[in-house]
Amino acid sequence: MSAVSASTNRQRASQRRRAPQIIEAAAQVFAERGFHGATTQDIADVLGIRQASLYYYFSSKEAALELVCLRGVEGFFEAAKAISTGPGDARKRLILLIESHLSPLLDRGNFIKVFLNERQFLPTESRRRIGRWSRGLERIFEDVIKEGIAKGEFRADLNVRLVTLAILGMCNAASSWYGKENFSVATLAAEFARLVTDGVDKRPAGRRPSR
Amino acid sequence: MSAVSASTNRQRASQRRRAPQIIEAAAQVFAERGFHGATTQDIADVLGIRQASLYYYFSSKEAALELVCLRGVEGFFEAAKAISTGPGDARKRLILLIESHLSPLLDRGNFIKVFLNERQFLPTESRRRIGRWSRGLERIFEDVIKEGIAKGEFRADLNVRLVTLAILGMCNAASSWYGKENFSVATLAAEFARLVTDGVDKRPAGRRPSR
DNA sequence: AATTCCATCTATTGAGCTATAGAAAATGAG
DNA sequence: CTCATTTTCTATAGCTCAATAGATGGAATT
Repeated sequence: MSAVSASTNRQRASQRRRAPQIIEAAAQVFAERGFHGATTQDIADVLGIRQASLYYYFSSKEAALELVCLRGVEGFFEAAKAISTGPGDARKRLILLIESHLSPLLDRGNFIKVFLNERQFLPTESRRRIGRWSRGLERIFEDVIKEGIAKGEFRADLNVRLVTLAILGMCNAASSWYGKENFSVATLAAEFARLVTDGVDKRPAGRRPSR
Repeated sequence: MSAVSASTNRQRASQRRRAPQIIEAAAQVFAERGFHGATTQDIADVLGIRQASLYYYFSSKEAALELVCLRGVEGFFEAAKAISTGPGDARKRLILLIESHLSPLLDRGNFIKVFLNERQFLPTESRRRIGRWSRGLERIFEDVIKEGIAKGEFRADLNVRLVTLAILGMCNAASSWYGKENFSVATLAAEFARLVTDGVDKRPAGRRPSR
């Protein structure tokens, strides 16, 4: 390997030292003000450095958005896939899917918020890539719901697509108020899962399917 | 009445002639690109007029956002209030609340989308006003749910606040995909209402409370 | 026909923003 | 302590955009 590429490698490694903080600041600012409402100056202010210094870490504001969105989605698909192909009946797996979809709110709230609200402003190619990713995740939910219907665990008259969109909408909305409301992710996940499986209606005791 | 105020009245009346189209165009553009991503030039292009001509109809871009948001929320509260104080058991009224919350998607989708996603960029005062309005609407849902619990229609272990946020999140999310997905508002409302009351779980026939 | 009013236009100002160039400071290895 | 490399800085170019000022032409009013 030539001296040039050795130097390049070293450079990348050191950039990575502070890079996480930079992206975190970008996530925070994009989450608060939106991509177009945020300025690179705002990001620099959070870090206590000069606006132009940011360009040592990313080549454009759009590139920063891309990095934030990538961390926003990272892991979701893999975790969901593992659950959907894992053990348990469809009902149990749907509950796990909901919990797993909510849990990253805890430590990556800003990234997820930015992904949900600002991904539309990504450059065409990465927007498409993330679109495909997103449809893949929906597909996982749909498949588990279909299986639940086929096995007689879920109502046969469910509209699979609509139920999926309802569940994801419900979960994703949490990113907008989680932190303002006083709920732990665990409480949130438990309540949402129970709502999805059982609904709000009370029904005679001892008549629910065993869990 | 003086000549001056007669003239003022006439002016206002004529402004109103085209004003609805102007606001509609603003709603469309804000919905597509977001408030900060949209330019006044974009709005003018939709209307086929010059950018500066818009300022005959509103005094600033922010003022345009305010007009769009106002039309976005208009009617929601009144309709919900009427339902919550109207006839029927809590269950029936909750279903009506969901339907009523979804139905404006049909003819005011862009306004609602802008209200949901861009209201954070309103000037302080109107943002606060809309915040109070919003909490009022949540309160209506919460009260109906509480009543349902008190009367034994709903599960006693419901977390009222979380269930409210879940329902509203689910409904509001529809604004982002309604139009891309092939569902009528009626189908949507029926499926969402059923999901909220009954959940996805199948349970033995003939054991559900009568409706 | 003259006058007033409405709606839109042209032209422009001034502010704010992204991104680049190149200098300077900090870091760290030998 | 020296030198190479990494990181941050200053300065600014170049662009886009919201908003204002004042002109214009057509419609309505008298």
